[in-house]
Amino acid sequence: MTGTSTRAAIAEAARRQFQAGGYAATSVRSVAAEAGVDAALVMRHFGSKEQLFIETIDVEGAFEQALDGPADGLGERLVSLVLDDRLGRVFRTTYRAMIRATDSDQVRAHLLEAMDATLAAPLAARLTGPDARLRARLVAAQVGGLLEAVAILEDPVVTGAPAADVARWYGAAVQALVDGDA
Amino acid sequence: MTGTSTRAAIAEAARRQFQAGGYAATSVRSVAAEAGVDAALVMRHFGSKEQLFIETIDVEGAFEQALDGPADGLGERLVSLVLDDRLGRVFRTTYRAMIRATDSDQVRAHLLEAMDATLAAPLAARLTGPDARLRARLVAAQVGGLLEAVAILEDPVVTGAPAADVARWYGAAVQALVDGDA
DNA sequence: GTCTATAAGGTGATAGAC
DNA sequence: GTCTATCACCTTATAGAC
Repeated sequence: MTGTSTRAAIAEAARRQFQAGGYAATSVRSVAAEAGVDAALVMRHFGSKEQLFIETIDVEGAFEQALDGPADGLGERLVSLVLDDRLGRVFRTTYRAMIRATDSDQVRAHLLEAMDATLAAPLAARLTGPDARLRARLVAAQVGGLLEAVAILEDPVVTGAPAADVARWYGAAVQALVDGDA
Repeated sequence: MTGTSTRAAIAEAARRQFQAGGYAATSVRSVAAEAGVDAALVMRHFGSKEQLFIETIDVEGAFEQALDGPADGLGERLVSLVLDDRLGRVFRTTYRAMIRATDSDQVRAHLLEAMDATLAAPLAARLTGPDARLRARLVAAQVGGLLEAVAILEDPVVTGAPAADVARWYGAAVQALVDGDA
């Protein structure tokens, strides 16, 4: 096994286990075992479990699809994307793993930056009216709240409701911030 | 030291440490040390660290103050309460500790029920129009998203903005779900 | 680069004596 | 109720063979 493929095998096993079981439940040993290498190699390649997590987990480009298109209906598109069985699935498990690992300041900073880069910053550039930057971050907070409800707390009222209903109600609330209604 | 006062001393030390440092960073041994007892006693009294957390941490009555009063302006009152330096402080640290500990199914269920009992259920009883129960839970999701932004991710744009601005913008978005605008 | 072996220090939890 | 001793496990890290 060459160097890069060993590193890739570790990263792949880590990504899978972090998404499936979260940060705390995933051990360096179990990642090494799945990758077919020794635990010491994981440390050698990534330095620490924390760094392995940060370099492995990512949400890049998650919202591109919803951000494309007109400002009208953007709120509903964002909500629908998050709820979509197929498109939102990896993002939901990834977000859950990251939030639960925010005990670590590095993970917290990484998640904050990821949400900014993939959602708040591109959105802020599109918003008109006062406090565009703040409003974009508050939209990100709303999206985070929805992710929390469906992926972390698994609220049965929300997950059990028709996605179209959730998209209509929550989408309208998101749209209020997009439009700048206050 | 008698039985009940020992239990109370353990609970008090646990509550303080869980709020200050979160679930993972708090050890049964450190709680026992602060309470002036042996670590085994903590297990004897509470059964597990998980159970100690659940029985110790609580958010009861956190939103009563905002839920009182007219439906008009309720969104803004909720947001202001969460952001208030004094009134929202314990709730923010408690919520943060709980969210980060939702790896545990017991903690997850406890937090879900706490948010329902203190916010979603009393709110649902007041809402008029269709999907009242769902809308109340989505309001809870929005509040959770704001808590996440200020207490977990510590978004500098949100925490650095004037509380009145955040209350106006985010409050209006919450109010959209309270009023049933869709 | 790769791997084996091992160490230090911490964790939750349990058994059993007093 | 209280405490001592102990278990099995974890992460981080290092030394050294190949």
